[in-house]
Amino acid sequence: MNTPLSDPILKLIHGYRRQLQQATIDAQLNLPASYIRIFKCVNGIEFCTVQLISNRLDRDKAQITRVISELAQKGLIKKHKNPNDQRSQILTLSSEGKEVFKRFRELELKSQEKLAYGLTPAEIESFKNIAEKMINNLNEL
Amino acid sequence: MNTPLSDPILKLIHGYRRQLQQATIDAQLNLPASYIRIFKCVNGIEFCTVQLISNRLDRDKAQITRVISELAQKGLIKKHKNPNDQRSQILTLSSEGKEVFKRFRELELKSQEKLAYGLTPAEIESFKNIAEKMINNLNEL
DNA sequence: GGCATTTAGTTGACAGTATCAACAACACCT
DNA sequence: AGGTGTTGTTGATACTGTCAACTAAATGCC
Repeated sequence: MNTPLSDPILKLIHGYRRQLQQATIDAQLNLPASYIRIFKCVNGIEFCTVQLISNRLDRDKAQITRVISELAQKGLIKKHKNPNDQRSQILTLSSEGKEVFKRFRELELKSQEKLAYGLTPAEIESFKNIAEKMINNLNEL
Repeated sequence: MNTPLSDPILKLIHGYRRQLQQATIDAQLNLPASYIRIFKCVNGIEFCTVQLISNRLDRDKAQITRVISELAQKGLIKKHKNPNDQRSQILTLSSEGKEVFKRFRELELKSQEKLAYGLTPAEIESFKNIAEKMINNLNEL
């Protein structure tokens, strides 16, 4: 209670980002490590749109648009017309995009293994639960 | 184990940063929220230098230099000659700097209270311990 | 149908953060 | 004295986060 909570959190994210970033560099995956969350959304959300990603990740849609455009330009993501709404576009991974995503996920898994080394499944579960509670606190209060 | 660990961590940091950022804006403390860690170092490290902060926070010394210069220019930090080494400078908080740091810390505490709302001390302790282990994993492996 | 309001996506601008390379001044060691 | 390493600094560049303004289309109301 008296020792700060923020320092470990900040250190953790800082270290984790660097770890994943380094892994993508080592793997010559020429993309920022953060893009994996975008891939996850496009892969996992049915009839995915920029807006849905923005909601899911709680990030500015302007930024999402730029990332999506870049990935579309690289041929990793395809934009499809949405028959129900001429404004929006349905996003999907191209076959190449799926391939990249697969490699991305392997790097992420490796990073997580490193992160969780020596921890029991119960500890990991507990950590995730507490983190979720904290996230909810931030969103709700 | 099968569910990802990275998402809660990324969400958590994202939310926490925003929370602290918003608090500093509300308090009209015209500084980026991240600067509090710099203040902590200058306040807490005896005979503090740019290099020591860089080591402590594991951040690029170029960036630290820029932040310190900005804070010195605002009169919050003072640079003193180091009699033992003409290259380096001993950093201290000015009285105004101490005042700002005090306000900063209050904002941080409030943010942490919000974060930890509804969690038991044991949970918080456990969370910190696990986070520390993860940080060590990243640094050592 | 016509019109105000919302919404989806885009673009521009700008602050903040991270990283790397190069450099001058100084310290250290032999 | 001279080679080597260190401290702080600057420049360059990429990534991240946020806000404002704008378009085109959808929606709701009259």
